[in-house]
Amino acid sequence: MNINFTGDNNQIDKNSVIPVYYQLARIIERDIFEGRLKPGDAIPPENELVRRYGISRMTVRRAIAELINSGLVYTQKGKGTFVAKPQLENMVFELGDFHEEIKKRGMKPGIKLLGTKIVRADELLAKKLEIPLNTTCLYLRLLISANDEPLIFENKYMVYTKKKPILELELKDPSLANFSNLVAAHGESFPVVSKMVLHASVVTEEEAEVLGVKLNTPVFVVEQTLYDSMRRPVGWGKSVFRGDRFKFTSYVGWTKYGE
Amino acid sequence: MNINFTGDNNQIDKNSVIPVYYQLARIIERDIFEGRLKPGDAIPPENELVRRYGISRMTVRRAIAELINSGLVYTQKGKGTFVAKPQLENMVFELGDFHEEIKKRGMKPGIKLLGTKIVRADELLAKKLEIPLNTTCLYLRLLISANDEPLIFENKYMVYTKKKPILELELKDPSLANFSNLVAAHGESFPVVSKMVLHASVVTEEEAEVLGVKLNTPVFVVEQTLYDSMRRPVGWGKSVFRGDRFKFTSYVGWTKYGE
DNA sequence: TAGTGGTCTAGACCACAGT
DNA sequence: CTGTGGTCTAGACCACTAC
Repeated sequence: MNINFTGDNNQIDKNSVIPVYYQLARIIERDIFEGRLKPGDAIPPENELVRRYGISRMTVRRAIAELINSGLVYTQKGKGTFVAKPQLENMVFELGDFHEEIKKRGMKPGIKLLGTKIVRADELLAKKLEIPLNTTCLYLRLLISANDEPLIFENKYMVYTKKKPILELELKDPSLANFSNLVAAHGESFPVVSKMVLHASVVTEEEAEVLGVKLNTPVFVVEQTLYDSMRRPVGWGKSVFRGDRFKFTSYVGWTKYGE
Repeated sequence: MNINFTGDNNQIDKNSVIPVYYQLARIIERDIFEGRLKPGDAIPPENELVRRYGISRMTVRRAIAELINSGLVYTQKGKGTFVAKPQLENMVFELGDFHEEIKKRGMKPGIKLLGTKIVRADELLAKKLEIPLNTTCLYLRLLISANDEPLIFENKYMVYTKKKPILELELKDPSLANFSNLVAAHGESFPVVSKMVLHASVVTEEEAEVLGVKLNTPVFVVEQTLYDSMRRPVGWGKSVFRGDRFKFTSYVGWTKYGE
């Protein structure tokens, strides 16, 4: 085994403000990214790292724990710690808070309340919210825009609780554009789980009109169901995203850990 | 402070095969899920847990580290450790290995090689792969099906390396349906990063024919670019997923940590 | 000042893998 | 058997927070 394995410049400064475990994790990470350690290779045994850097084993283990956590290495009891293969097979798309996303892009976000209505649950809604037919529900329609261009058309339902009606005024609070916050503000239930289903579709006539796009424009349709801690559905909504304005980008791989 | 805070049945068995840190993490987790600790509440200080359960502080810290890792709690130096709010604002969709996914659903996966061609990079491809115009590239077209129903139509490009031509026979290896494995097998470069972009669209005429669907059928289009360790693009592809057969479902929230 | 979490040490015993 | 990672202890000193 090469004693210069981690490179001559990879020393640990125990007096640094940077934690020792962090320094060690970066050293090993660099060995991997720069090819001195390849997928399947064993990294030096913990006791070897203890000797080499004059640090305690718990500190070494904390460094390795960070690397395990980031997916760079894995351990096998009794055998050693090995460099993982890059895992590229899963892509992950994130859909965040659009109010924030739009602002981040330097645009002016807009939330327009197209209307609220008290409705009675039809078959679909009763099924989605697991409530009896004709249960009184609150129905909201929202239009989200950036620089006055309509982007998302949202239809949201929740069981109606007389105590806290939603006033048009309240929608001025942008945090209520978030369905979860809205449900929490309206009812006494507190959503702790969100289920989302993403479909590819084309606009309906109504959606085309609201969004100001042509018929047959492709759209993403996102169905969101919120559940409380008892796993009861407390809200259901359908959001239509203009396909000509949205795309979801995702990076997977080792580099995301390289920062 | 209530000494029965964690419940009377929440004792730690130090002789159990179950690690102490794991038992403690589950106890605290249960306190959160069952409402004894609510978002924003402080969990007992580390030294209190040390005293209460007669275990060392490092073990307590390991338990807390697990909870931090799962997003259930967060720490504030000098103040304490607090229960986090459920984070529902981001949805995450995963798109995995379809060969596996189809098998998991008890269906018969099929990969059909519609053709390979040596092509010269046009403007789009040159841009995507960051190569000069007219560079020789390998072009593959694949049709992925389940129970003989076409589901995904894939077009993939990579810089042509004479050394390792792709034979039709090789495609029999289902792992090569994975673009990353394919590029690794063909070239000498090793993809370590994958960028994917998800679009909502409608089928083109050609896609409609290959997939056996009507014109204007909504589809998901996934653009994938693979990069090697030097951040050079080594492969680019466009996959068309039938919108009437695919939807992406995602759960976000606390329950995913409750297992 | 007292209490909190953050880091680190120098041991210990264990289970598992390979010889 | 030796060497590996997995768990755990009983201290220590530090920086930050709040009073």
